[in-house]
Amino acid sequence: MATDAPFSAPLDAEPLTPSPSAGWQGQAPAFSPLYQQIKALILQSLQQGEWKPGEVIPSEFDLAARYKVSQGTVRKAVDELAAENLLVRRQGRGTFVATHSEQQVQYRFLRLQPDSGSVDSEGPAQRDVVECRRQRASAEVARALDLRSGDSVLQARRLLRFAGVPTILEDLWLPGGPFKGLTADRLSQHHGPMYALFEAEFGVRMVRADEKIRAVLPDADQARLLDVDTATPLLSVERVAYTYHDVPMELRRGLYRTDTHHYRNELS
Amino acid sequence: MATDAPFSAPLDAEPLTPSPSAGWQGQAPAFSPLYQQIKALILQSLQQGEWKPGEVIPSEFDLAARYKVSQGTVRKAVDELAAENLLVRRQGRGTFVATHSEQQVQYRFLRLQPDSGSVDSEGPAQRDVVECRRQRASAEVARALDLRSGDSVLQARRLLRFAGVPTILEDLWLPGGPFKGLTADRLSQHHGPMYALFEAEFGVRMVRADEKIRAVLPDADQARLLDVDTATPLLSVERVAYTYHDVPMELRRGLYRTDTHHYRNELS
DNA sequence: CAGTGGTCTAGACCACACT
DNA sequence: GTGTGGTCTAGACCACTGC
Repeated sequence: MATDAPFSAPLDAEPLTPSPSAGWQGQAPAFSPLYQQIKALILQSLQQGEWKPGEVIPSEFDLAARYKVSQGTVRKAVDELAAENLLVRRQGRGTFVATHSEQQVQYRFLRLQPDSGSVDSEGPAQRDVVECRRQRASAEVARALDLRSGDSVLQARRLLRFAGVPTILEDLWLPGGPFKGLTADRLSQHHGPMYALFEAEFGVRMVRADEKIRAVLPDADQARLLDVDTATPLLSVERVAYTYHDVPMELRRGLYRTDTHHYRNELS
Repeated sequence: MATDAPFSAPLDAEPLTPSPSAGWQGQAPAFSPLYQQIKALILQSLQQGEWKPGEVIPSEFDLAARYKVSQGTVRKAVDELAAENLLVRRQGRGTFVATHSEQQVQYRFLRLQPDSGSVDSEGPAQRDVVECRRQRASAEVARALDLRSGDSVLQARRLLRFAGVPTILEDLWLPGGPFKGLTADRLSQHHGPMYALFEAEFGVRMVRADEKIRAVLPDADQARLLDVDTATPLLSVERVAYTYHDVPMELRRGLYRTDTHHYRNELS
């Protein structure tokens, strides 16, 4: 029998288009395999907060029943979401919504490493918020965050020290709407990754990011904060971080000292 | 019946350890799922050159027969190898051994992009080999390439120009053994990616690479070649490239100008 | 048309974690 | 033990490619 018109779903799921077996008349109206449709539905539930970061999602068996497909099809959808780091599978326990608040994969997006020793060996970073205020989006910020020039954005600057040595200076911009209520105090008092705070307090989960890296010289302010002179070359890392569905939610410009650390990248 | 002792194979394949169903006595002597073993066997065939870059490998059906497993198990093994960019699947045609010699994915490991416009818009790079000679491995080079200090290595330096502007200066070291016979002329005369030449002429296929990135200032020589002054910050990209089984086969130190280009990285 | 990879199903059994 | 994800199989049908 296989796929015979999976109409009418129990809780959600509009009629899914099965892999063209029965129907499939007309042109090609954006056909996609069943598991891709399941993937989209799971993604939607994630975005709408039906399952929150750190929580378990229903078992493959339950999801299969809910979407009226076989367990194998759900499996393939979940596999892809796990490969994209949106879900985490744990044998014997279940499948969980990924989170930035875990001891394990803290600083998932930070690629700077000490030249010798592991990331953990230097202990947690010391974080100091230098400034934090609301302002109007410049044209450049607006473009990166998909806003209009002049829209309210929250701008912050912070300094990270490793073993007491100032190493990273970051400027960041957040859209005012989703982050209403975020203050310097809130940022300062929070322990753990900033993206964990965004998750917990504002329901904004960063899913992926793009970085553009350049070598630059600091201005006087930047040099002072990083405790280097203005002739010291630094890594400029411009990051745009995205939530679900590729919506940009953060622009971040980092200046990294690379005298004792390096940016690590794996190519394949 | 499922997995009942798949003993005796036709062409290769020592007795595979099935997912523990029947046997599985004794301790846990490094058990691994069947598809992982199949993956290892395919990898071995790739390494030994049974199928060469650009060629088709046998169909999933044939491989399943050869290894005496189901098609689905072969599929999972091939899926992983395709995800690692070792194989390329093409619907309706077959599965091919990945190669660096394709118009499509040229410069697969080069992350430098023009600030505006696509990678292709600036046309092919102009490549000039500045020098190329044999020398003894320094301690540092030996460590990176898994050689002994003093072993013969081939060192080369080349300059890449985009639209006439010198943008990348690269020094690279190759183990003397595998690259016996490589000369400056051979390097200069070759068109297309260097890794394509390595594949075609020396049977060395680069599979993955690690990069360490820093911001540095050039010395006088480097500045002259890149047509910048010695106060211009540059990106230092130190790459170790690996063949099959994580054997290091190249150490490369690149200096990138980032006034019109940037290093792009996608995080997830 | 035949052959390839791609999707989907159904069912069995295993490894692991919690209770 | 019960329930979870992980592996493996067997077979069906679809989509794409090239003869």
